[in-house]
Amino acid sequence: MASTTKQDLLELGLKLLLTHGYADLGVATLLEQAGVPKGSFYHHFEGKEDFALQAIDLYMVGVQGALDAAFGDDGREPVEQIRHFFEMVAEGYKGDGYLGCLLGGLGQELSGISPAFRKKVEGCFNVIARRFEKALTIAKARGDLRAGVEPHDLADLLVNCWEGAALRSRLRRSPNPLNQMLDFYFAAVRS
Amino acid sequence: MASTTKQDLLELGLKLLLTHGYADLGVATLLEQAGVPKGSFYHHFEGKEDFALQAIDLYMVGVQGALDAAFGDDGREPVEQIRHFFEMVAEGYKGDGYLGCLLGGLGQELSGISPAFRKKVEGCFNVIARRFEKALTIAKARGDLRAGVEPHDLADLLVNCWEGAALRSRLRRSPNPLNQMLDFYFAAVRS
DNA sequence: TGACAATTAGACCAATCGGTCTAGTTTGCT
DNA sequence: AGCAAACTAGACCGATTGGTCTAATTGTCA
Repeated sequence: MASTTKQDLLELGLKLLLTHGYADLGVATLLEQAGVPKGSFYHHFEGKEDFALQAIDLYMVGVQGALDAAFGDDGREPVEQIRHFFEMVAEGYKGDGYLGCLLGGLGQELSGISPAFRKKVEGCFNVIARRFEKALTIAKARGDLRAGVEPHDLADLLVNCWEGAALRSRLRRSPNPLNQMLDFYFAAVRS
Repeated sequence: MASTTKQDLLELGLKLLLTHGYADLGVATLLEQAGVPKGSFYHHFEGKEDFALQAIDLYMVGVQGALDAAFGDDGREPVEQIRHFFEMVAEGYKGDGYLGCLLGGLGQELSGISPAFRKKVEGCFNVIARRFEKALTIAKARGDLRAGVEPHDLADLLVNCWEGAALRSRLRRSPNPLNQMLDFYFAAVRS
């Protein structure tokens, strides 16, 4: 049985990174709250950066789960699948107290300093956007979309605007920016 | 004549905060690059937080300038005034090497930690959004806008989506997310 | 010029940072 | 059982952090 210590640290790290961000979260604080000694931390992780990058990986496991759940549901039209995905994500935000998205948070804080984080976060956004693109391409073929829209750009746009709405949601501790963004987007996109 | 030292520090701080963010920018680093001794810093500012908050104020002076320039130009229709504003802002981003928006950066990093920053940044976004709202209200009265859109929500939406595009622009070091967002927004809004 | 305030100058400080190191403990395999 | 690897435990470390303090300098107005 693999040690649960590492997983515990990552799961706690997910929460702490969301509120504190990277720089403000001290390794000592993390370990104190986890009840784990320092030796364990540096046994499981190369260092703080490695830890945060693996926390992002864990965050993406959750995102992938939501993506699979949303796009595996054949009872919905493609556009509705996308909307459903965001509703699940928004539900998660609610559980955190509307602190926004970890990818957006770490991306903003660290993309000016660390190429590793910059590439990591950009890669994650790209994974998500490409999944949207797939659904949007199907939707377009079905005639669900307004003429002249490019699924590729439209998918990136969706991710970007969502992140902006998530930031505002974090500032206001409110879901309104999220819902308003989705309403606007889908009204503009649908045929 | 008021000391130029304080202004110098704030202007340099603007640049450094944009790339480094708050936590990663040491006071010592700032002072070293500015060629200013520590005594001066703590004479002009209460501390690091006060300094960063004043840097945001200086940032907003620039934003207000762009707002005034855009909306003072009577040769353009209201919707075009808004677009023009963002083109000026995007030009500024270009000069920085596409590092995004300072408000978005500090908002993300600090809104989970410091209520002072959270309120400050939210206040700045609100100032900008309300200016947009004014223009959108005029545009609506002129019949430039699609039916059923609310200038108030539409203005906030614009700010939020722009910030999301700015983050992606920072990750990619590219203006594309910014332009794509504007194209989409104005196509969806105009009648 | 004299005097007082504004500013500069930088040595200094306690606290905290991420990270290392060695010693002990537990685990799993043979 | 016996042994090696995985893991825990926490004292310890140099570097850096934001911030303080006193002294010297500069500017300003009477």
